[in-house]
Amino acid sequence: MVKITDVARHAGVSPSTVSYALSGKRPISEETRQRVEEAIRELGYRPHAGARALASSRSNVLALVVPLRAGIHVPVVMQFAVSVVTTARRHDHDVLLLTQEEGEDGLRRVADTALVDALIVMDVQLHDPRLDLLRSLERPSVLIGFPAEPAGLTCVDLDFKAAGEACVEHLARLGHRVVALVGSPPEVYVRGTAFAQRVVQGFTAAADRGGLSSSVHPCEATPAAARLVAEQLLREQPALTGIVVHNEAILEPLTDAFEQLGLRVPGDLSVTAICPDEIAESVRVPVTSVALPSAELGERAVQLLMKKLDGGAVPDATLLAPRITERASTAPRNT
Amino acid sequence: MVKITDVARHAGVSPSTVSYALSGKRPISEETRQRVEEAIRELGYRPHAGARALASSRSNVLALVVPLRAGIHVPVVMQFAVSVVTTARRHDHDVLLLTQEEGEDGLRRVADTALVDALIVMDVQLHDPRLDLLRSLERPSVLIGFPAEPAGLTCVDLDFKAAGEACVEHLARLGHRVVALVGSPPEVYVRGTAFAQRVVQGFTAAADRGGLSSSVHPCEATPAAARLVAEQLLREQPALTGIVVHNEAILEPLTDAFEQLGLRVPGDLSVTAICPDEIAESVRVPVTSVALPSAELGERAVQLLMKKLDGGAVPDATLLAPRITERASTAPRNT
DNA sequence: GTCCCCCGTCGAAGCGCTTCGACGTCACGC
DNA sequence: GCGTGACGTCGAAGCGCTTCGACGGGGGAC
Repeated sequence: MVKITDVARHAGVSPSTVSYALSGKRPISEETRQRVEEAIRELGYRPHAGARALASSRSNVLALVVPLRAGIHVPVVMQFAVSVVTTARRHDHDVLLLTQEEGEDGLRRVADTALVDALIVMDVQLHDPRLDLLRSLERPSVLIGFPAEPAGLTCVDLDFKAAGEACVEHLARLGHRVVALVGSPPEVYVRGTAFAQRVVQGFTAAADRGGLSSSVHPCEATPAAARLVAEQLLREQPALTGIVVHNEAILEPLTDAFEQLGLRVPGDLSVTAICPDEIAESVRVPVTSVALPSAELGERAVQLLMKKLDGGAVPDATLLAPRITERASTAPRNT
Repeated sequence: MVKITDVARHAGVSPSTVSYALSGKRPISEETRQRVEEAIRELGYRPHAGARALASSRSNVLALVVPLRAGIHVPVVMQFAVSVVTTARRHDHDVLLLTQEEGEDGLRRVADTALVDALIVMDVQLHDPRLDLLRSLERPSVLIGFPAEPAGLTCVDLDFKAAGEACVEHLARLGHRVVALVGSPPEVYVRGTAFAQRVVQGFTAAADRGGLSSSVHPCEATPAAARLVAEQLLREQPALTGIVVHNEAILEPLTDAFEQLGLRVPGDLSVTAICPDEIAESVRVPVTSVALPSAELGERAVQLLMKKLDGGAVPDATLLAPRITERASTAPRNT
């Protein structure tokens, strides 16, 4: 193995000079730097990661904790992970993969052994048992999602309120005046899952602002429940022409139900959704949707972490602007 | 930070004794071990990963290179990755995530800097540019998939020949006598992609062995092509009652085509496939299939790597036995 | 001309751990 | 009763890198 002393000898300088030439932490003359770089190239030198970590107390590795729960949309996770790795590499860092399964012990382990410099935790729950640990850890972390009590933590997520607004505004722009939100199962709202409620807030606010008539309908994640909601909507709001779905599982069943009830999508009814693109694209009538911007999320998470590692201050909350993708399920109102 | 000397002092022994108590590389009296363990617990000691890596030239980290190519089925990759992480943890190792994108430089980097002890490379191509590099690296590696020239490498994959056989045998057991294989696009066979050809071998061998009449039909990954193949099959082999599909993209279109041509699945025609479970389950008529056993693949890959790291000898090729899952698409022959 | 300071470089001291050789002790064999 | 291991422990020497303090030399300020 070729080490820094070899490079130093070959370049006719001291090891510390090689180190400084590499890190740029002290001024090195242009000429010396050249010689060092050439020596490095000729010898094929690669600094030993462990030695570096030991001496500098920086491993240049980030931990990424991915969820395993059922119901998590795998492509979204993967996209996020790839984005994290790619962005981390641009900042000269690597990524250690941890599973949710490892839990708090896993976080503590990689943090305390100095295996990683910082952590990214996906799929944060409202009352996540890991929150206290993350707060107490001496290493910076970024959470994807918002817990109930985010104080002292750095969180990143889609701006679900704006997402709700974006869907309504899209429908309003197409001339729709009566809209409904078909949401997540009731227990999700009862649990107080922040993001579901924020969609409702955005939906309602935008409808009010635009003078639309609106209503909100939680819905179980079953085709039967979707059918019931569809029937109820037609009965109670015959003038309904636009809906927002925030419940991936019933996207297709709900559309089917409406069509069976005689409404064509998008002829009679325009449908928008908040769901992963894969789902929006794979249903029978591809649906205009706001997706979780996983790639951007990953990038931002890493950027925030880098700033924290540099000792910089970062906002506690980062909300990403929704981006709506128009597909076949929305059309101007049929006048 | 609490270090090994703190533990040593607290336990009234020397640092080396603590180290040996931890690693078990030298005999330590039961009593001393107890004292050391207690000291560790009381002080909350965690060995510094970098220091350990430097002193022992073992980082206890594995690199996992995941593919990004389009056409790769994401859930399979994710399942594999999770399995690798889980298994690695059981062997006291962590996993560093690399993307295909990093290419050869990435492999060289993590290997040469001693960031990782060994590598797992997914989605190996027939003439993968990384092969020579992996062969020349001083660190062990395991490939998922088989390249054209696997000499000097350790490869793991599904036994595709046995998978082809399993499908035929399943159909034979149900009484089917005339079967067809609808395979991958022609260019896949021309390119000599080993696994596609091995499916054909297994399919043909099992059919011959069982006295079935059989035929093989490459097929483009488009609904139109599927339709053509279906028509051709019906025309040329009216007695056909069983098919094996090795082409994820046309699973649904092909079934649709047959039904439109008047054949019911599984009433008139039994369908088996070699494809990820997610796909087999998500088509209209869930299809009896052999899946890529990603979890098992990940586990085996790690086990092989561990053996190599211990200096053990491992087989060049490891083929995993196929497991067929019966679903709604197969039934006894309609006599 | 002198003083000061900055630039560029060096030497040495660790970073926290593993591992090698050494050493004392004890039990056993002959 | 003494040699011979095996056992259990210790001390010290690194592993390869970063970083701190120091130092010589040159340029600017006065």
